[in-house]
Amino acid sequence: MSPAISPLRTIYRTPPYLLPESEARVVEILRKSGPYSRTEIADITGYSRAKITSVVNHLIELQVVEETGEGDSHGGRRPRILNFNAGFGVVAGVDMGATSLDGALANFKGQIIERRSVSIDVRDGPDSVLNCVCALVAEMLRNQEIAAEQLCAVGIGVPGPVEFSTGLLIAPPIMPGWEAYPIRNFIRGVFPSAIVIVDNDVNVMVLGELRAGAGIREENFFFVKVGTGIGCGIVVGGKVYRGSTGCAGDIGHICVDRNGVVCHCGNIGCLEAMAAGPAIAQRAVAAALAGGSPILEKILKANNGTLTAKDVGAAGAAGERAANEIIRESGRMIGEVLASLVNFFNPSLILIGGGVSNIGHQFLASIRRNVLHRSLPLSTRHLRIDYSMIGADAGITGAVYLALDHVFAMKRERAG
Amino acid sequence: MSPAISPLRTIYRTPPYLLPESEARVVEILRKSGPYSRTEIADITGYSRAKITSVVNHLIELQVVEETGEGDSHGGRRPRILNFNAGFGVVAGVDMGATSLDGALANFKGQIIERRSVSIDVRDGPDSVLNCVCALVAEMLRNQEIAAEQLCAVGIGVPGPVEFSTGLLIAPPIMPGWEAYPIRNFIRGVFPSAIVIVDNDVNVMVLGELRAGAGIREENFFFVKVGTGIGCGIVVGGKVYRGSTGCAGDIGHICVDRNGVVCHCGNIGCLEAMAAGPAIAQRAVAAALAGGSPILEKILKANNGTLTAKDVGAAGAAGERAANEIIRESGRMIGEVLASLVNFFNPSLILIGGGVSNIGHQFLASIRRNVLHRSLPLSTRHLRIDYSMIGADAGITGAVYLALDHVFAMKRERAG
DNA sequence: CGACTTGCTTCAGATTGTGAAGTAAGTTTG
DNA sequence: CAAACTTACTTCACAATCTGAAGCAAGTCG
Repeated sequence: MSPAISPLRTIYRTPPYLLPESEARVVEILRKSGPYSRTEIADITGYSRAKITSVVNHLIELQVVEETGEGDSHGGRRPRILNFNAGFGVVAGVDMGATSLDGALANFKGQIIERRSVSIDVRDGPDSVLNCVCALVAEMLRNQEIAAEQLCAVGIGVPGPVEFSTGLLIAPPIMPGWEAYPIRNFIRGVFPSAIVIVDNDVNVMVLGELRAGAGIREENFFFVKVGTGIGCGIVVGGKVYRGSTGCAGDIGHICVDRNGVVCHCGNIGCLEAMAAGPAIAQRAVAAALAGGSPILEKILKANNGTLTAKDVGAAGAAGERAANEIIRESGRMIGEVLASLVNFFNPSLILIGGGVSNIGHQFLASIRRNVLHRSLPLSTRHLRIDYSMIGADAGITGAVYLALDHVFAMKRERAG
Repeated sequence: MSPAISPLRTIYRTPPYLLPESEARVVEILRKSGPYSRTEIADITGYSRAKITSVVNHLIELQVVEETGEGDSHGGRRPRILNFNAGFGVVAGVDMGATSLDGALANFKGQIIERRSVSIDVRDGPDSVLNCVCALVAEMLRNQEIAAEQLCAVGIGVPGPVEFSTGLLIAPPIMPGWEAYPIRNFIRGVFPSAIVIVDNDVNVMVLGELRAGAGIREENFFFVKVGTGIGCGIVVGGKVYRGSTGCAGDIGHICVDRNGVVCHCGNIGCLEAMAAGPAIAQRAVAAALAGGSPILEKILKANNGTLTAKDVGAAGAAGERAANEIIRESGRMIGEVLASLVNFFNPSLILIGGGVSNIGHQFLASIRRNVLHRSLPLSTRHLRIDYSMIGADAGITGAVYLALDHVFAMKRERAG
């Protein structure tokens, strides 16, 4: 059953819905940090209670905001609790990997109401993959019996460098044929009522942590994704930082060993080539062939001579020393790089995520030990290093918030 | 002769002078990016021409802004050029080093009208040194025949970590006795009409470059100071970035060689211990004693067995191979660290400054070569690496702008 | 010279936001 | 338990802020 079309939708055919500054600020506050009373909003914004009353009442009229009961008294009249109207519409978030597509449908509070994954190959090119994206979203809408016109926004994280303002990929190493492909137009062709926002996958993941994970109250932190490659999403001042040409956070090609192995980028001893999934797997094969690890040797034989980082994790969990040594070694190299970045950037939090990150507790322990050992005490005194709070969901969660963040905008924003 | 007291000074006894948002924005624009006509200001701010007319006229009445002649016609009436009133008052900027104090007096456009240096020793403690600071400023005011009451603000850069909001030093390694010393109150005791802003020396230097040097049009860049230590000031989004606990940019203790020398911080192979002034000098002594460099050997004998980085620069300029090798080696290590930071941070510019930086062109060349070799092409495509534009003046220039930036503030700024 | 362009000003009135007073609904206290 | 307080919200007259339209000023262009 498709929900009734709300007043705003009848005024503006399609997002972004433009609101006056005061209303946009109230919406943002309610949207991002949960329910408040009118008085609380007045205190947060600095507006008078009178102004907030009128703003809130108008937002209620527009059905953007709802009154959901009363809170506890603090010695006087009970506050009336205001909530962002989760049912105002739906957004979709899509996390594109090299071989898979994870999608989610969420309400306007970012709560995921449906999810779905399919296998793809990005090398099939944009037409094929984007058709899958649209089919994925369409199927989720069908399952939830939501009309396509109720879809307000689609956020997409892609595994390559993105020029954020245009949503175009620039020289993506693992996505041949995607260079400057008009992803937005493609999706809008299928879902005309939705705006489309594209960003790099780690930027999307760090946004997920910023909004719904461990980064909620953090100003400056980063999210390190360890998988086939190693990338990093950065938050500065509560906002995702993309660098001057949009490729900030590419820590996978920082050199950790001048005498290391050759990386696919052409350089020698890149972190990615030394410590990511394939490197771990390769070292595990060597250890198995050398007879250092009976368990890995067994798996190796069962799998036609190949191993994965996951296998190393399993062997490590079983107590195999060689496997744990490989895990610690990977953590050591990542930790050393992160130590440098801690000295430079002085974050309050580092989150570790990605497929390889749950290879065993030795991994995080090794990262922590090396960061703390190698950074200045002043910069690590209040530094937390943890696994991603939302783990495998960071991608779709971030994509959902990426979409949500662009549904409402400020009318007549002044030039900077 | 002391200039006449302006209307604003009679309203507010002391800065910050609070202006309504519209006026504060116009002041900031005129102050930071030079003269504009009323129409240009309207275009930049997004305000209507009508509004700008009334705002500007009020600012002229307050003597904050001046009309200075007419510009060229663009096919119609000539624009009337508006300038920030440089003569509104004066500010002082002080760059505190371990052994010296550099001060400047500047008008309200940041133009330096007097400068002066004295030798000090920060280890004498805050009372002694801050007396020198006040004497320095007082003497400059006397020389220019400016009454002390005309001094609106004092900006100070200090060689230690500063909690910016309070202006207090936190665990400064080379400034014993300065921990949490109330620098602001001390200075205000002598100059009651002035506000006092304290920041870390590299933050001040990068601010100098941001406002009056190579960083004027840059959004994201950093300034690397190579001297006795190695530090780094960071600009993100056109603002100085200080990190979550205020110690961002401490790149001197990033590890460059696991088998390197022991640093005074206790770690091994810190960039500072391997590539800064003392390390260069030490390597030069070794080269001289080994007989690899006749020139250095000669200077060594003349100087009672000691050498400085400057001597190495001189020997290198004379073509001595061993000296140039030392210079290149230092540049290599700095370049490797910067390459990592480029991959992470994706800046559009890196500025190299500090006493050791003008040791010879080999130094910058070596840094450049190593950064470009070690970073991804996408992140270096638009990256410039240059010497500081304002060189030895970066400190006092930055301190002047630090002061200026706090003279005017916005009235009733809304809570974030 | 007249038509057009750019730069600035004036002013009525729309828009936005406030403070003070009042209503509503609870807790605390004598 | 009623009076006194506290917190939460609303109403409304009015203040502050900003704009659009109209017009003046002073130049260029054909």
